[in-house]
Amino acid sequence: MPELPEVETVRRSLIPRLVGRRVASVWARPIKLREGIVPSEWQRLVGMELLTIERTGKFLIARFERASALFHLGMSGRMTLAQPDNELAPHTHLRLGFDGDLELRFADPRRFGAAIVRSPATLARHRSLQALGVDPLTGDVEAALLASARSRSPIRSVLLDQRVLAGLGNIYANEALHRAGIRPLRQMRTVGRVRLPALAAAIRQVLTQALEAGGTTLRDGGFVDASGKDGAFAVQLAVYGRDGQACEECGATIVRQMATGRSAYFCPRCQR
DNA sequence: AAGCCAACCTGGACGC
DNA sequence: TGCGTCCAGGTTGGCT
Repeated sequence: MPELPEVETVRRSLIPRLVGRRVASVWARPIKLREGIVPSEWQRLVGMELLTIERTGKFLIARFERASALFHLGMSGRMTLAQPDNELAPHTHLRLGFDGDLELRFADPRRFGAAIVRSPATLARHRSLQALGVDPLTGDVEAALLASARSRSPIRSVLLDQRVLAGLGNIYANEALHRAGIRPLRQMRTVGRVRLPALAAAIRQVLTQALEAGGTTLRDGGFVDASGKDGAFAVQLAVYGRDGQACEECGATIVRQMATGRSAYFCPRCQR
């Protein structure tokens, strides 16, 4: 579900309603996610004030007074705000009750997500955070691409590699490559270095526009922000999920091709 | 040692 | 209606 624009949308919708509030209660299921939920970790948060919520790549970090919580939404994770007596969505694994009768809920049907609590120092040393590359909203995308210019992998795989750029997923990698006129499965090293600045610009542009639209919701049950609202960017997708349809740029038929276990979408005429 | 690929899960869409 | 198959927005560990 969530790539950078969706995670950032969640962050922005949580902050105004949660920051400055204190944790009043914790309800946590000891369930195995990518990193399992350990209820006793979460109980430590009771009484602590939420100071900030940060994002790096697709991770959210909620900073409390003496502990930090790391969230990853995997493919199907949702973080929503609710009243304590509201009906519980299926696969809700964690509920943080805040003062003011507001509850943060984490649900994740496919269980590829993560939700852990650590001391700030320990969390900073966490494996998955250490390995992260440049955040495309704040870092130098062009430099990150140039540093990977000699890779023998398909260029889409490079864009999906969180050690290079932290935040792109399959939707926006395909969309950025369409905007830049580059085929997703083409070897990175065969793409001329002169084309990389345009690709960097396309990446920043598509992420920024998706964020302005509140992210991409592909179908019912997909991504929602903290209030349960859908993202509006799906109508602006040029290639993702549009195989068989005409390219808006040139009219050629958009192709879907399976590679590295995931669908690549591209226009065979405007992408080379 | 870089680069594939299966594995981890559940659910929805589709075909018969 | 029901059952089987395929596919899904991500990451990682193990293999070559």
